[in-house]
Amino acid sequence: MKIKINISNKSTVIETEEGLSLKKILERKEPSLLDKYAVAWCDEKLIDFHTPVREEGEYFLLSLNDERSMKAMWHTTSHIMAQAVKRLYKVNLAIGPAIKDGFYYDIDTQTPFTDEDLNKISKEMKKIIESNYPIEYESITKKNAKEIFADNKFKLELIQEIEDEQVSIYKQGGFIDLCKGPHLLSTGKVSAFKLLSVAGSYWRGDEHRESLQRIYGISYSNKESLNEYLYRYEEAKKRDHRKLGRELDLFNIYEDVGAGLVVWHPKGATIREVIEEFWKKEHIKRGYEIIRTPHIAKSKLWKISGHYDYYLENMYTFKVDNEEYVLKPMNCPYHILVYNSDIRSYRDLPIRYAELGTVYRNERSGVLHGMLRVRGFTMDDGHIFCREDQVTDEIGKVLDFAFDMIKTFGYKDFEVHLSVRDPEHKEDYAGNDKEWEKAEGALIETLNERNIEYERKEGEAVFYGPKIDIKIKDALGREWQGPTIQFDFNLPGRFKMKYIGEDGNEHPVYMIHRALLGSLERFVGGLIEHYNGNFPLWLAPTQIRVLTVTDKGNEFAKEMYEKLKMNGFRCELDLKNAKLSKKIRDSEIQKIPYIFIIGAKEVESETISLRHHLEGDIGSFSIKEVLTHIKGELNREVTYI
RNA sequence: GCCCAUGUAGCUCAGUGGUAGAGCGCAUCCUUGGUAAGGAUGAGGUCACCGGUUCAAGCCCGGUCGUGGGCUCCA
Repeated sequence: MKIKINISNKSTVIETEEGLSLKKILERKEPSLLDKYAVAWCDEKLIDFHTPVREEGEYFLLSLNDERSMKAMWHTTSHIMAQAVKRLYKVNLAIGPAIKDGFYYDIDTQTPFTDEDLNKISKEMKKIIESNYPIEYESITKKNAKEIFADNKFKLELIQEIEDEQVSIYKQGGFIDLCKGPHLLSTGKVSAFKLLSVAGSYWRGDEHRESLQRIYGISYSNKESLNEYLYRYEEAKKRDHRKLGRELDLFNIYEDVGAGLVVWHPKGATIREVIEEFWKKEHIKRGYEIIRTPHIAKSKLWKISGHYDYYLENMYTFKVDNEEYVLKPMNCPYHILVYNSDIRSYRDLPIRYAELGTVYRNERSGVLHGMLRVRGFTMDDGHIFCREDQVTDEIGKVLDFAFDMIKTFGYKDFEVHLSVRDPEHKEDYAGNDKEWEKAEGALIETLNERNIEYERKEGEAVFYGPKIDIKIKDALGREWQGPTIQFDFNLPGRFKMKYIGEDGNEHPVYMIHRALLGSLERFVGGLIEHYNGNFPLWLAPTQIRVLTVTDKGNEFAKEMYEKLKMNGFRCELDLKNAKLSKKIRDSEIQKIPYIFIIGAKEVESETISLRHHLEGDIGSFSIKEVLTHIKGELNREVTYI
């Protein structure tokens, strides 16, 4: 068998027998390579130096500086941690994979781990790393594995589920774990690690099964990378929307109001107000009609829509007289009623309704999180009702709208997911083949037309129709749920929606749900973190603060403040008896975009000394110049289209 | 919902059973200063809530509510 070994983009062909590990192959060729490289990359997959090579192909050797090798680094560190835990405590190990950032291990123990335990475990891990145990791979039979792990019900369960007759184990200094790898060559390769946190978890994520203790950690091949990671971790914490929300006085959640219910303070409400205004204007431009619907409706409505049957546990219900009502968890049934309020002709379609509709859902208490996961939120909801021949065009319009919208808020990177039904279980979905094919075709066509790359997710569709989800990436590269466009083959039937065609007959209506921002709560929460509280001028709750050097500037400052207000700016006046540097600091902490500084010089020459939040002192300008400059910046933001 | 942690002044936090603390913020006064913290004085707390143990509870115990980290990234 011949394989290619690629070292820094130079490929050499090697003749070798099948089933040798890369370690053996490289040892024969050039043993020093085993010091420089840690794992290999082949066919978009990570392959460690232990696993037998059975396929011909090109193997790219990766050093530990390559990001792709981190999975092996983390997995190995997870084993080192497990070994340390086993040495220190009498516990059973469950499962310990590498994850997106680092690793964890789930451990079955009666007593939860404390910070002190983490220190002890860390010390033991250091010993294991210093001992530099070689890591060995072995492929054994399931029967054999069951004997080795006889006293560990978790591993036994995992072995039972493996389809192969052979399973792989990895060993290091007397420690054995059932594992499919990949791993580094020895424990000494891990040179910097940190155990980050302990949390509870369930065996296989199932709340009905054993409750376990999970330890999270991160590791790198050098101290600098670890410090860099920890620095980024701290930075992300600093821009947490809950922290900034308090510091900038944007919103609060009150115990007396209830968990998951956001109260918008004036500054937060201003941001929301600006977004809503922009949102409405854009919708009207694009042919939507804005409607408003009540917060509650009789159970009957939710029985027709089906929510009463499959969504009941998330709904708040209550009685008025003898009638049961529901606090609305969705807006769609109302929109359909509006559609059905008249006989619709093919000429009327498409009909597009939009609503900033506040809905309430009873989320489990443990999942609530700041503004990002709440119980009451305002959806930027919209429904499009159209004919079959309009579907492609409508999807295209929504897609363009969605991208315009999120780009306005400074999001530049996206990932697009197309969720379609599971071809094996077509019977689990509402709608017929023709509808699904038409809808999927329209989604794919519009994505292709725009050269948008997307990931196809088989079986990820909701039961009532296929959808496109746009994931947006923020300034720190974190992913957020963005716009979503979903077909619905369920509700039109339940509500007997139809239109009268050119032929005078009734025809079925295609219904599309779409949300561009998602919910205002989550969207603004995300925006706070994305901008780190440094909102662009058009969104900033306070745009300009006018402040004086001494009280000799008070009168002119008041005059300027009034002038700014008359010109529609959101501004504040600081006449406090404090030093200039102190007032500037106060304003900077509040992340206010512009500061007007007024001292004796300015009063004398009728000018403004202008300071920008992220740039510092800009210089002196006449009032007219300043207003033109700032208005220009506003206009740039709003007229992006 | 479950596991663990946690709740003290508007904010950030100290306080291991014996009279409730600091810094920031706020108010008043002094200071009139030029691009990120001038000084002094003062106000501000039912230590989340309910119950228990104790001569005595912010602290120990139980419950409730809230908050935080997690709860399939699959050997």
